[in-house]
Amino acid sequence: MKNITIDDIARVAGVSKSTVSRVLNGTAKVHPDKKKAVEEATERLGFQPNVVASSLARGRSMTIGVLTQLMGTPFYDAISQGVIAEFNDTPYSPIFVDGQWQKGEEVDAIRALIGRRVDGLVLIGGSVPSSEIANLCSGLPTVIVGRNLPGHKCVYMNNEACAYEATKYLIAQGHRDIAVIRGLEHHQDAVDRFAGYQRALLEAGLPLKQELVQSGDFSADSGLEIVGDLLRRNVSFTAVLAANDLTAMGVRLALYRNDIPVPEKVSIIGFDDQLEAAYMSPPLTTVKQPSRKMGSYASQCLLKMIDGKSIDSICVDGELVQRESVASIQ
Amino acid sequence: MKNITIDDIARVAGVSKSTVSRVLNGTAKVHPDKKKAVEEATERLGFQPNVVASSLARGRSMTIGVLTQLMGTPFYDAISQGVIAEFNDTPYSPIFVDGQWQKGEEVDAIRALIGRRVDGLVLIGGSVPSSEIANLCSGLPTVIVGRNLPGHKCVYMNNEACAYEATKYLIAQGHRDIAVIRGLEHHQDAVDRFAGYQRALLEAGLPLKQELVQSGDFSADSGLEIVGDLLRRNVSFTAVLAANDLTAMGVRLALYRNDIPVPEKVSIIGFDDQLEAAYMSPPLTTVKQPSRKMGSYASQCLLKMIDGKSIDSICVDGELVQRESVASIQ
DNA sequence: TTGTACGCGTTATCAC
DNA sequence: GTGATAACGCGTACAA
Repeated sequence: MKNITIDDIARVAGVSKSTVSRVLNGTAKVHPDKKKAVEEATERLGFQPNVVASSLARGRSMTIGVLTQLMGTPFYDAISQGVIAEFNDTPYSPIFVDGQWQKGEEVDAIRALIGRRVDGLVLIGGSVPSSEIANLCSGLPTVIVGRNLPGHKCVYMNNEACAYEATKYLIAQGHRDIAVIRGLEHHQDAVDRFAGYQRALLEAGLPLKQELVQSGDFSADSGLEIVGDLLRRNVSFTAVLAANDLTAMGVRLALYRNDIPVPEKVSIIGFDDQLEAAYMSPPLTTVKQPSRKMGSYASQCLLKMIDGKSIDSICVDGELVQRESVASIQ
Repeated sequence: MKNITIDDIARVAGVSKSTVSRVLNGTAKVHPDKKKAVEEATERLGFQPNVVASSLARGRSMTIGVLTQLMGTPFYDAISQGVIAEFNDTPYSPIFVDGQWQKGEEVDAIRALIGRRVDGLVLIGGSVPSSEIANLCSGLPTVIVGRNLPGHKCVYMNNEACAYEATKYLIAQGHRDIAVIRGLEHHQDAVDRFAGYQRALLEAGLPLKQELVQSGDFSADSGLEIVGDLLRRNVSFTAVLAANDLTAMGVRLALYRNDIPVPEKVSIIGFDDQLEAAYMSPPLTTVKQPSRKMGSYASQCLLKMIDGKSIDSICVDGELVQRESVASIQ
């Protein structure tokens, strides 16, 4: 049960391999009769062109390498979904490797991708320094999503501005003691968001109270723990700006456990607007990150780069989605 | 800036390509000196073997085709994550295409994968009939996840039994009017779960009330709509068995909107145990589907099949995770 | 328009 | 142990 090849088609159709190749790829005009003969043979024998051989011959693998971070947060997962969806009706197929958010793993993963001669690279998050990426991927069309690295093509969100807006909104509602739960220590998104929080406070002439800034890790558990702890220590606050929706859910649960009504006593704002946010009780006010769309954008950019077009980095705007987890106080 | 090849290494190391290939793959004994020379040259020139060429020569692409269903439910996404993770430290890389849960798309996607000469196939969910899969994938190691198709190697959950247990549990808590929100009409999981629900009712001598069986689509919105509607029509029920966690969230929100306390007045049970379930208010009692693990299992099975070992289908057990969304009544 | 012949980078089969 | 050399299946100058 040998795999049938272009030669078989050629023989059956009574033409040369070149001609078969031509009708298959539409690379040149061929006589209608021969074209038809080839198509019939292709159909009849159920011929599937060998992409591997084609890749080798053309020097293009029609494959896109995607570096993911399986850290279990919906944000990165959604980006991956966007990437898959976007390549679905192109001749390219994405191939996935996981960097586990660890520099060493990431570098190995990228190397493996390059070994597979991918035609482009989508780097989702990650912690490889800019210079190393430049080094590793030189000459290879590369787009980075969820991270803004000057000198590279990136699709990222304006985290600082979003956190600023969110905090400002809370302040406008009369909140003065706004707890903030930061994400992972060196995660750039976390750093940027905290900066936005600070800026809003500063602008409003509010003091930055150290007991209100807590560091988490983007998990629901961190929200649960931290707020539980704050409550136990009787730290007073009327609102919390969570690292992301997951953390916000943890926060909400901690409040539920302590019979503190949301938003009457404490308001919550999350980050992401993942699917579940709109269905929390109460529905969560959050900063929407168009994560899936970011994956699509990145893929589109990459396709353009591969086509030789020049593109710019894209900064997508987050958007404060006002639902019901924030109340105004006096 | 030509790509360097095995020939370059051979030249630099002063040996033949064959020898280079041998040390690279460890296919045969090579004199230590030459071996070292090759390794040094490889290192110095930063040589990355061309996997495409290797694939063509060996007839094995070291690539696994994965058919996904981007329907936006966490269950399928989690399976994908499991697959990616599992292949991460194998020489294989998964390549993804989306079937969009539509027969035509799925068939095309599988064809594309075969064209890429994948060494194996992981089919996540999907709606292609069994016979067609057999036809399409004959001779190609294939594992199906999230669906039980007799005659194929599958990794699936015992949905009927789980729904039965969940319903039985509700009945044991004194519930008599248990609303059920089914998933998509022809979705096998939905069908099986409903069967389990029916069996439990039957066994307890409870009548199947038509106004309590509703069909949804696995979305949160369907839960919201349906329960809202039930309430409006004054249908009485004390518990609802939701199609999945997402639907359960919608249910919970509908109840929240109508000031009906959970679980005091109405109990809820979901399906999946996705990340967010444990952080709902109250934490959701649900049937845990080890989705990510299912992705891992499927990948492991596939690897074994590729190695020529024979394997059996795996039926993983769901598990009722009792949290706080169910109360007993009298 | 069509066919011939060679190249793509490796692996595998031989002899040596 | 080692090195030529022929596959692997397809694209593509080049010539016809």
